[in-house]
Amino acid sequence: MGSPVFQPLYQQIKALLTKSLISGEWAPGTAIPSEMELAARFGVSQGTVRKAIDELAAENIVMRRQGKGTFVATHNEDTTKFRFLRIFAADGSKKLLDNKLLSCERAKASAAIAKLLDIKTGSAVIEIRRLLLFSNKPQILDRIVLPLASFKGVTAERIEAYNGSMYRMYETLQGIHMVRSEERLTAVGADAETAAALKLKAGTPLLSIERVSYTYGDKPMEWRLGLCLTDDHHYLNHLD
Amino acid sequence: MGSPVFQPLYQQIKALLTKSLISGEWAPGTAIPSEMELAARFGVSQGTVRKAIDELAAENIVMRRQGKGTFVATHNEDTTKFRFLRIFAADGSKKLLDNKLLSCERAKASAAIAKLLDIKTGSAVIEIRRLLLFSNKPQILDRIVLPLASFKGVTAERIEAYNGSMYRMYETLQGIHMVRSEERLTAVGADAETAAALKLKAGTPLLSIERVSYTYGDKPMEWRLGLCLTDDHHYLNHLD
DNA sequence: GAGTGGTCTAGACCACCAA
DNA sequence: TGGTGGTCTAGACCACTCA
Repeated sequence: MGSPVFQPLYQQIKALLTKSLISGEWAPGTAIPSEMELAARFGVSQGTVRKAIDELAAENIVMRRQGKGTFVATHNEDTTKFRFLRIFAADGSKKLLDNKLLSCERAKASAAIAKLLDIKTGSAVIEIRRLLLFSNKPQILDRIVLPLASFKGVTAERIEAYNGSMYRMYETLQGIHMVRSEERLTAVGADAETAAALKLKAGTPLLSIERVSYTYGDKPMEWRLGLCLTDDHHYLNHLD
Repeated sequence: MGSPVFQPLYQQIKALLTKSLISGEWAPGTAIPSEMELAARFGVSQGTVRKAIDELAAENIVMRRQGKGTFVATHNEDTTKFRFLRIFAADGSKKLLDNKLLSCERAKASAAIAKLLDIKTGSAVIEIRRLLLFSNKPQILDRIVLPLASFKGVTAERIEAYNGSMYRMYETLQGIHMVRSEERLTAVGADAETAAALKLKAGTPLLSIERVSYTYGDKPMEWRLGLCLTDDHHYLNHLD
């Protein structure tokens, strides 16, 4: 009766490690203590720590490098720079050629976006609009909304400086690392404004990609809407 | 120099297990031998077998059930029936209401599809067209192409009998289990034929979902094209 | 209670990296 | 050469299922 819900030791270790990540004890890109050290700190065997880290590695929260150590995942690397990008050219390649900032302004959160970001309706937010170009042709119109409270350092100049690598910028400037995202895809017709920005006729079918990104502890931190022309590109997804 | 490429024991065990799955030694839905038995068979420790099975379980090729055993994954279960379905209603639910078969005919593979299915252009294939309805309204127009050589038993009557659960049918009738899929999404405008089938105006934006599904050993076995109305539904994807 | 997967440990040894 | 993660083993014990 009322069994106190069994929780494996390694899950508790995993929770402790996650807590340290949330607290910022180990910054993205830096090494966490060795398995032996952690085992000693928590008073468990190395194998138990290992299993906890295994799960964090499987979730891409942490990255193991044999012979070197275990590192907090970061978007500040060529290999992980486009981790969340699922848009590929018809030939399968994955290169963004250019990126043009349209605006970066303060605004108030709409009810819908506030709910998704877990903030109050009308809260101050930063709203960014940009154009992504692939072969010198505009392909994606992006609208990005960030809670101002957590992203005070975001300015047009800095976005330009980071050349549109938003997640790198969040990490470096705000110390906020995005762990995972949820995307909702639909097909829509381009409205007049979008059509003008992308230089196409109103009503042209576009892939609409709505994304919410989460940092440690499943805290939503960014909302995005991408309107994407799919003449030469597609969204690739692996199911298993 | 010329190191012979180190391969862990558990990877070799995993390969042996996969071979048994390909050969059909263990059918989908049935239990594979216990970890102890496998350890004895392969002459390794139980922990090594365990690690091999861990990877197969992570890939959804096999399913562990504590206290019962390890089972070959199947689409013949309520929990796994819609494993590859990423279409959700606006409220987040996931129920297909109905499914209407339009046609099921023999045809010859086009060059593009033949390449994806790894068969010769012009090979005999089965081509299925169907309509998926959600709230009594047609939402998805599906076109499915199967290599005839492997799917001789597929007929319109049987598709009806399985009520459109194609992967269940492939498993039961053909003994073919789909392990993973790749999907390519774009936005398109409805052509005249599609518009008629879905009862909407030509040019209406639709989500185009092209899917190739693979069985054991990464062998492509099914090609699909779904044209999906996204007024009340969306494609949900988790990135991490 | 017997059998299965799940956890945890302790220790040995291997592969990889940096200095 | 020493430290890190990676593999492998052997054995103990726990949680779950079913007869």
